[in-house]
Amino acid sequence: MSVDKPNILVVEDEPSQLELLSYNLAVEGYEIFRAESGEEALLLLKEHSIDLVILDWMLPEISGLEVCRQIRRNKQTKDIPVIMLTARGEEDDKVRGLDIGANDFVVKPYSIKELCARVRSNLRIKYDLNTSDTLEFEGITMDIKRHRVHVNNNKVSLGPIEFKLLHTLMVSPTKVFSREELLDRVWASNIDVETRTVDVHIGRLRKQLNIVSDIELIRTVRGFGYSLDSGLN
Amino acid sequence: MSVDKPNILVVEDEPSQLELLSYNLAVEGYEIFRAESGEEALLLLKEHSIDLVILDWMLPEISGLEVCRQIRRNKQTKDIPVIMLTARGEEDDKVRGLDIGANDFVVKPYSIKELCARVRSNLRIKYDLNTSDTLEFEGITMDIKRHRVHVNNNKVSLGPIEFKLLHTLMVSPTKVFSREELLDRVWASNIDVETRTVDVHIGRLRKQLNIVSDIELIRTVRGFGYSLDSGLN
DNA sequence: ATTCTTTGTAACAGTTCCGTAACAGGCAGC
DNA sequence: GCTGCCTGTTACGGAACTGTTACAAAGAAT
Repeated sequence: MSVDKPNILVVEDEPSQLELLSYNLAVEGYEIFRAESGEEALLLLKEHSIDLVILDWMLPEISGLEVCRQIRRNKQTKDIPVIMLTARGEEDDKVRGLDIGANDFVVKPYSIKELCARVRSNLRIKYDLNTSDTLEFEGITMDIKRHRVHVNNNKVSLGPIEFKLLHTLMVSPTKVFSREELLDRVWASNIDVETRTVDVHIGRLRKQLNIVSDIELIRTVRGFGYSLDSGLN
Repeated sequence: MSVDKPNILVVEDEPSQLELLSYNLAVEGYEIFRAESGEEALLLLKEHSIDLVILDWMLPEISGLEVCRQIRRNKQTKDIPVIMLTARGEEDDKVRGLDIGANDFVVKPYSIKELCARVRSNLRIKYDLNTSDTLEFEGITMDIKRHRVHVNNNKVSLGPIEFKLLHTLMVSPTKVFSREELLDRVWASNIDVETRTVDVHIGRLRKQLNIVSDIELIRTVRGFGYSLDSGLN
């Protein structure tokens, strides 16, 4: 699986269309593979790890429908999202397509914007399911997707900044962060904030954590900054 | 649960008949709703998602014929199969009934066996298409193909956007969706929509859900977005 | 102990964010 | 036409959050 740049296979027999699509998707930051026929598509699917397929309904020789069916039949490729492009929005086609296992439909003529939105959302569904991000440290559990924090199994409710702050600390627990560093990471764009503000937020975060834990979980390193560290080691 | 079990509404003013029918159909594995008058029937049709109606021809005040006409007139109920019960097999009645849109006729006195067969065949027409995809979470049941949502077995009626919105949330329950993400997934084609519009639709969805549930099912994560989450875990 | 520096925190004044009512346009059905 | 339903936008009030400050408390250095 490609981690940073998703690989998209575009299957379209009309060269100008293929070019247009490829270009626009490449701009969005995807790695594009092109195929002008069903055979070519199936070959590329075998040789590369494709994350998503955009498939024209009308293709010479092997139809888009058939390509989709083959993708679904193969164990290696059966979970790849397929977006089909159809010339007209014939309900009949749509039903057949969805039966075969196409994930989504885009009717020509379509806007690039729309197609990109579909691509994004279909990619995300896959990534979401596989990514169950949780961070843990000394009794603190942070579930990023669900945006929840527990300490010793007690729920802690944090405001946006507190959440980001704790997240930053938890990514490198035991590391000592200077106030400047925390400003960079948590506040990012807004650099016009006093360094003392960090102290205040650390205080607020501590207060929330202390409601459910009597151990001091955030350590002050005088003259340097803060770190997530109960001081047990 | 009344989602996989087809819901049948029996309309019959004679209590003993009503009881007999209800009992025999319940034995066959249907969920039965009873009405002794036309008004009652129409009310139940609004409040529950009925899959089939058994309708006595002779009813006080509103006749069976009229009830049938009303069912056909309403967009929400127009595809529900209606089986009419008539006292004598008067050709005239039958013709009028079929004109109005009754799907089938059973002449009194009838055998339970015969009626059950008719019920089965009339249900099959609709049901065969539906190998019912359903999503569930914390009392919410969503039947995707039939476009139905129940909360604690109470029907909830949602507009198209509300439905998609809830669907999106239910695919990854407890996950926090940003407004942009929801726009991508729910609106897809129409990206030029204000992010605040999401809030309004979340509000509308909440209102519908709250009619039948006093628990807040959609959580607001300030500064981030929304998630399906009753907050019970 | 005294002084100076650094940190904790309460309090206040914005500011931002969210829920919702109200309104207007679109569209389907009658 | 009218009517009713659905949708997108806006505006406003209230709630939650944030940044700053001032002062108290704690450590270091002398």
